[in-house]
Amino acid sequence: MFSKACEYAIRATIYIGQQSNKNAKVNLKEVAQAIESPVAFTGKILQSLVKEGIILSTKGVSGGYTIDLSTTDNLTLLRIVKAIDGDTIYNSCGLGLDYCDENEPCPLHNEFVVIRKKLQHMLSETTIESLNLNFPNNTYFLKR
Amino acid sequence: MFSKACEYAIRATIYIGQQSNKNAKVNLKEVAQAIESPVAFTGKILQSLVKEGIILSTKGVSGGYTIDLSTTDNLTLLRIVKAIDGDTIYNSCGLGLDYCDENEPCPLHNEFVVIRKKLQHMLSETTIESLNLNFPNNTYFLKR
DNA sequence: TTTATTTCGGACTTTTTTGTCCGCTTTAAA
DNA sequence: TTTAAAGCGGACAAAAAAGTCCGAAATAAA
Repeated sequence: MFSKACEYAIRATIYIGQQSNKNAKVNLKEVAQAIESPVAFTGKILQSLVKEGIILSTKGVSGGYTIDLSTTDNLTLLRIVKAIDGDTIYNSCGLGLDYCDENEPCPLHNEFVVIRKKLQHMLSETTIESLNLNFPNNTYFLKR
Repeated sequence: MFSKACEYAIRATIYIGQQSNKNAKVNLKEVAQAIESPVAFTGKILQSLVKEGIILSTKGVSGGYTIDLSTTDNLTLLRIVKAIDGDTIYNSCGLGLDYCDENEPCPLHNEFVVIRKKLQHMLSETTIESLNLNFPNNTYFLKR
């Protein structure tokens, strides 16, 4: 469904969000440990997220990553997915056709529309904040 | 969503089904042309489908591929997807966790359950026959 | 001001997926 | 019975995705 990079990106952003809620800055190693991901690869992904303005970074001693809490209610999963995987998942044809719409549909076009709409809706409605509000005791897992 | 191989597999099977309905046997080149896919790669995929008993093949001059029409009402897309991609798409965690269920969920577990159930339902309800019945004039496209 | 710690950026490697090539076997038709 | 046309199977090649390495830049603390 998502690329590995995108899965890590979502999990990392949720974790950084959790920690930012506690006013804690976290560095690369901590993030990779918290979400059980390869350190260097995670570094690359966080770099992209910084460039896209999804997370904040500070270099140097006691540097690390945070999220601007004043924007977490706007920070949707869709933004993260778009930043890493682009919008092909919920936009492009499920059977791989270059052109596929109501006028020139693939055999599963209507079926896929329903499913992709659901996915896109979920991604655009779910914010980092909502995840932390709905799970105040962190009753979910970001690794294993 | 699906691998390229799986996309080709679905399109190829639908095409072979169409032709079998007209009592026509089709060879590799025709299939690849009809669904606009790389010939040799498509050959490999059709090989797998034959092994799985999803399509039939006959070797030699005027050989090619068909589908046993007496079974097309049982031939679901799920079977094709399972044969090529396995069942990770609708079974495994959307955020890539090895263990993820109601007891130890990832943050999006419930959201993903809904979507994957929809996908699985669609794949298990849609048969090759139903596609040909619902689109008697082939008002859909398998290429471009 | 130096130093240790951190992110950044680019080059590189490994693994997986996608795709090709070619000789072998099978088989219908000439 | 020969032959040409098909699928089969295994080795190989290319491209994309996943992941590593390392030196440079930044910066807080000593």
